[in-house]
Amino acid sequence: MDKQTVTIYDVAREAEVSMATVSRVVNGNTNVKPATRKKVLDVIDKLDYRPNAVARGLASKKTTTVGVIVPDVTNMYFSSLARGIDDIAAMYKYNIILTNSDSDDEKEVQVLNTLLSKQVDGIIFMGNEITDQLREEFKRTKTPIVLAGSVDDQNINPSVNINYAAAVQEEVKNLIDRGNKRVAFVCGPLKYAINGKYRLKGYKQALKDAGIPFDEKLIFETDSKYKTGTLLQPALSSAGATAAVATDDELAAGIMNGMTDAGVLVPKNFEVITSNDTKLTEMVRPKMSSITQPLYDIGAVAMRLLTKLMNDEPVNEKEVLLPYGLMKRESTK
Amino acid sequence: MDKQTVTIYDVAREAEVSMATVSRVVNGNTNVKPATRKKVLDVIDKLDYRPNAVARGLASKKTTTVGVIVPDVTNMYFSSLARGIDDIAAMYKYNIILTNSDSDDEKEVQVLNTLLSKQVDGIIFMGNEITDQLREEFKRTKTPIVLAGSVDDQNINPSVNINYAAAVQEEVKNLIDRGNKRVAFVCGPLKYAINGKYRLKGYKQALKDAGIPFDEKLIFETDSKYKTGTLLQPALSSAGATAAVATDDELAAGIMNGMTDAGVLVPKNFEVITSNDTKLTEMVRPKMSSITQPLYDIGAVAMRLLTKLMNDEPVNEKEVLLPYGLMKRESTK
DNA sequence: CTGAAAGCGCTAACAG
DNA sequence: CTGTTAGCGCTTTCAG
Repeated sequence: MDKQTVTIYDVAREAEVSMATVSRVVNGNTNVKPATRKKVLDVIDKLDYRPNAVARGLASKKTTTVGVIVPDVTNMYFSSLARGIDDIAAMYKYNIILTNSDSDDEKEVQVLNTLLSKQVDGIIFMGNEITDQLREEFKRTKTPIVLAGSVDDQNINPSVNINYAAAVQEEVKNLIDRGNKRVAFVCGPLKYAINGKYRLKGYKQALKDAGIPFDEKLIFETDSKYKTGTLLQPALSSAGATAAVATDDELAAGIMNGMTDAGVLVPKNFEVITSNDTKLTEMVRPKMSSITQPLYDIGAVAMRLLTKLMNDEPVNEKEVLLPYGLMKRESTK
Repeated sequence: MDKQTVTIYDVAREAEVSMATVSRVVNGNTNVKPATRKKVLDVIDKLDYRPNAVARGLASKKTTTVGVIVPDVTNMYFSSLARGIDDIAAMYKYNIILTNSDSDDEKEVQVLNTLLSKQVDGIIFMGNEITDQLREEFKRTKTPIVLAGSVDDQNINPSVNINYAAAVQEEVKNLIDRGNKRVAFVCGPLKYAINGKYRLKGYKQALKDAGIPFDEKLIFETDSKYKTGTLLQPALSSAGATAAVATDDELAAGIMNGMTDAGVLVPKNFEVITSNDTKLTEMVRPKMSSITQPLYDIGAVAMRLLTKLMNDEPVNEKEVLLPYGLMKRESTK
């Protein structure tokens, strides 16, 4: 299967120079006389020569491709991050190998290893949980790995996130300030640090600050799916909740629709606020109030950080926290 | 930057065999005595040897990675396809290099070339339009390329789609049968064959079958964006449309919300039906009726087709049309 | 069933 | 400014 027949050797011969010279002009090395450069360029054009990146990768030990591990591209939160990553990657002439892990621990380590075997220059990991095994794998390799929109409670790898705890704390505080005594916390699996450790912490802190006792019954641990949200109304109502903060937009949309369908008016009788500010927040009715996260930027900054790491450039911040905000729309009073 | 230090040579020496033998066990070649196989495997495990896929790619001329070109992963239509592609790719041990083209002609050919230079074994292209230049590039390479959810009116490359014309025709017919005399066709750019050629054809045919004259004023050419949809109500209303078929779910959601916000009841006073059946259709209110497309499957089938092409296996169908359906939800009567 | 040897196409010293 | 020469790590005949 001769995908490509013309090699650097062909153009060298045709241009009557050495392959080293061809290599130099291809790589933009300045130490080439303009005349020979032109000659080589002409031959390259004439022969339609296209450098073989695989050979180049083998010789130079750089592939200009980075691996991206993501739970599911189909989820707008992650696809937004992925878009930011790819754009910056393209800007720096990298390509992305994108793999879906379904947050499956085994798949994650397996995929990490195939990425490593493909000699990617770096990896961006998005995932809900860094298991011990995964953390070990991370440590074993010298290939730089940065986490995007994903927290590791042991903070070993560089990462870019927002301050989830503070964001949740702030939104819960607002809810309480508006008179909600019973605010539900509807989240994804609590075993994920981002939920169980950070967001929940913010939730509890807000309660504490307001002198409201924590009530286990108001914590709803889910799978973050839209469908699940739609089914929550009975439980939420019987728990006496008058508001909910959800950790995922689809989940929040489900909650809201479930409420509305059951005749509970949002936000009049039940307020809901979500966490990711994907474009879904604008499409549902009422529009959802949300913590705003610079999703695209989280990906972009993570990729930018990775480029520095890959070039052994100094980085001043290994744990960057991007600013978040609170966007009031129609699902809160 | 020694990403990896242990090579096939190391394990060969340590296991006291030749590197050819190591290569054989790594590649599952059966011509190896069980005893030596075990010995080699043990050493591999002990040394934590991981084959270098780049070297392997150079030697074997196969990279087990395929390129995927997509307008924007952030769009649920495409991310759904991408997910199908990646799943099947993983099943066949391929990885995906994912690139966003923004439907930019130049970017598309440029990205195609970098993919080719990276020696991908195959490419899946998703895009709204195959320009002449792109078509030329497609022809020039021996690397198999299949189109997923994308039509080329010259049908040169293998592709997997649904019958867009028939689907639109059917949904417009239904709308007409329910008494709508003036059905708007709200689409993305008409220069894209999928819109201007296929879907519009179906629209016109339905009109013709019903003896309704075609009216230019009912064609709304847009950029397929949600926002654009929200702004369409005045134009739609003044054109006397009582229903609309939209070629994109986000666009349709925009139209619907725009109508609702203007006090036009959907579906009572205005019916809308969309085309992609992404999960968004279930999240908005009223839920959107839609042509159903097996999005995931389109990607999956395209990838499966590509695997056959990459292995020079015979394929009986180069242009596969997957079944579509019509899902009645709440935005139509 | 196993080994020797010749590349795959390119980069990177090292000379000159 | 340019050429020579080793490899990069692995697959793949070809022998035996």
